[in-house]
Amino acid sequence: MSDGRRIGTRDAASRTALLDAAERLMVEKGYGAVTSRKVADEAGLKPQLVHYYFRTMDELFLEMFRRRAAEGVEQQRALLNCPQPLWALWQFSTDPQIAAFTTELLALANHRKELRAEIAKYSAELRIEAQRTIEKALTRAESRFGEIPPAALIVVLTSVSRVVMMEESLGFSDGHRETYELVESVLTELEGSPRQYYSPPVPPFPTFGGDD
Amino acid sequence: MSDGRRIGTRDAASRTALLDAAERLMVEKGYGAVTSRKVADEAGLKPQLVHYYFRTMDELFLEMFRRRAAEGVEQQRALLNCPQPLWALWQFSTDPQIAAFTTELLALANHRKELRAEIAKYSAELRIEAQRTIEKALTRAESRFGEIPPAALIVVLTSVSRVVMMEESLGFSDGHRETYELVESVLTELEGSPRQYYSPPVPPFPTFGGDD
DNA sequence: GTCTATAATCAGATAGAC
DNA sequence: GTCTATCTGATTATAGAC
Repeated sequence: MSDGRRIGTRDAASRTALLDAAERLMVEKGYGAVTSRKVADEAGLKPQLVHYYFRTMDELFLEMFRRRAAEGVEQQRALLNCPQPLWALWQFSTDPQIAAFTTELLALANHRKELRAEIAKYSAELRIEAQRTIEKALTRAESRFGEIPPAALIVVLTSVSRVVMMEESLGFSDGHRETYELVESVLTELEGSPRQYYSPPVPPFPTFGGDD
Repeated sequence: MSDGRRIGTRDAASRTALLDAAERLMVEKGYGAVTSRKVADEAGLKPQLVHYYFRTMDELFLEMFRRRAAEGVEQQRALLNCPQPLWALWQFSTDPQIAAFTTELLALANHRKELRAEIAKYSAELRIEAQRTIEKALTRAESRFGEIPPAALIVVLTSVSRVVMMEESLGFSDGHRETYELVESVLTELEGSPRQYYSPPVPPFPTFGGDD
């Protein structure tokens, strides 16, 4: 507001192209490669356009996250609305590109206050919605694990799946098979055998490796 | 070797000072802030010295990791050599600075092949040693969790503690209390109540905030 | 909405003196 | 072992023309 510079509209095609390009660079080369020049280059546009649509690079990072976060909330909501929400949660996000994107964002968040707050808000929203669903689902289940609080179950499920995913993208998988078996035996006790594969409705990075 | 440039000895005081400085920058400002000039500045030395001790910035990152990795293996070994190795493992590394350091390294590893291989090697070493210890410890235990494979137990324990730690440094702790209670009730069944606090023998980042 | 031009900094890396 | 000097190129960001 105190800055007199003009700023582009949110729905401009170039703005979207720049965000897409920034995401690709982030996943493939890391946040260090997300510079105004490289982003513009990747989008086939001039570097100055980056500063027309985003006041600073920080603003670009924030917008990049917000766009995906909004999608992520919708995806989880759709996914949890099924007969076996625990299985759905467990099978959610096994995409290595999401792992890389998340890792980069978390690293960025370590030293960017606004982004950190945004990620915290988003994580809380996901967790609370998941918890509400699982609470209802678990009251029906009776097993040796029956007394596990839904909140803890969600933390454990999402932690394990995230770390396993990260380790696999490192090329390291010791203990993963045993872990899958353990988690899946617990899920089977709580929800029965999985009756379908609960993949997310829309792949989050649909264009990667596709149209260039 | 094909490079004719001289290179400093590994035990030079300045080399250590540069690695220390690089670590501090990495934790406080992220890997993007680890540039030759900033590292030298933080160490109170001239930028050119960075290139005297490390051929490239990549080599500096690798050395930074290797130094801490060697320490980490020693620490875990000391920690596991106790009557309650599962409790020790669970209480290990709750330092937020380690979380930040690890996050940055993982992000870097996404697009640096050599570092990625090094981290994978290190993670495998930690996990295999932990597994060997836990296997012995678990044969003594009998409980409703008695049939949990040690390999899976380690993956779950370390995953949960890492993610919880990362989330807390984001300022986000939904479900953490319930998770602690769950994990600790399982550990109590397997190893009994914790009879001491198993802190690591040496704090990994001893100089931070202390001597500047 | 997109461009040219440009300011001001900062980056990694190397040669050679002391 | 540390320094000065320097090359070469990239970076964020702004002003103003079209």
